[in-house]
Amino acid sequence: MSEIKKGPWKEEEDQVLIKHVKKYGPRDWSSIRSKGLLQRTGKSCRLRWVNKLRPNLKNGVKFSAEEERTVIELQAQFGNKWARIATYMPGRTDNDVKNFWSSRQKRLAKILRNSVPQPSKPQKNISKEAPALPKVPSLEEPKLNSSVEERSLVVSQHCSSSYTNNFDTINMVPLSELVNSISLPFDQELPPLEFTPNEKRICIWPQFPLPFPHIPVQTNFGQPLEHQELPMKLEDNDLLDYFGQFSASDIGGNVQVPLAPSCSSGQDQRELEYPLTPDSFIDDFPLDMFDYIDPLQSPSGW
DNA sequence: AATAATAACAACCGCCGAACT
DNA sequence: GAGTTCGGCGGTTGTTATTAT
Repeated sequence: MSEIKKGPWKEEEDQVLIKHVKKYGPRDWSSIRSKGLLQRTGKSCRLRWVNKLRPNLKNGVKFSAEEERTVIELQAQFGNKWARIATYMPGRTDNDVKNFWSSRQKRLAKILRNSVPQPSKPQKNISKEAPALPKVPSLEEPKLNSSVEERSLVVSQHCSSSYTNNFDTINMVPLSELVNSISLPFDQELPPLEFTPNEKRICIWPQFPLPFPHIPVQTNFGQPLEHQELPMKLEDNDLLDYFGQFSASDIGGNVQVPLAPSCSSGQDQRELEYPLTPDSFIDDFPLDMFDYIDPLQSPSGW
């Protein structure tokens, strides 16, 4: 048997594959190799067809704002069931959705990482010098060509007007307790998706007993975004990264993390511009929001 | 302009379940 | 019923393109 070919597909190979599918339909992938048409495995052929050659694919087309929101909502509802999510998104493959989500998660992880101090590597110029002035938000209008930014306008305004009220004190919760309260209601059934993305909807925002570490934030609009309860999954790498900032002894000990009070208390239903899911809430902040985060105190200063 | 960092994309790998022998 | 093959899925890695420094 000839050696199996791997790596990028050539145009000629694509043509052979397309020809085969035209003749026999998208099946019998293994026969392509057994017939000597291609030196690719059946799996590889199938993948190539499904992800690149299939008709009506949106190859090279960036995810639109609506697609992005659909992914966010569906991921919250189904989890990492990319194939299932892709069935709701014409022209997109599970691989597309998966890659899109992965890039997005990396981006968010980076944002979060940059927003908390690294105890092992003390930040330069923090302690001795005068505190750095917060970055002056640009006076330019926020660019609205990006979906995230576009949506963040609504969310930020909503947050700054609604959520900064009545939160004058900051709860202090032992980190160990926080870690122990791992049972997040992430299995909680989310409202069924409705594909009427442009209309305003009421969403039931599930309660999240786990508050997010307090991160003072300033938005482009000059309004502090404080005391946000940023829901997150404990199994989420972002959060693990966050806790990775502390040693195990810290977690078992009395280290305290400044936390926002739970804004879910006493109010379960919120009327929002569009449904916020556990992930989508933080996801919907503007990408540059974290540029204005004041660094947290180092653990020793708590 | 050169380099580094990051994002986006393409493809492979391993696992699993269904179908087949 | 056991073993094998195939196809589907999700995770991961490698490559290329783009952006930032």
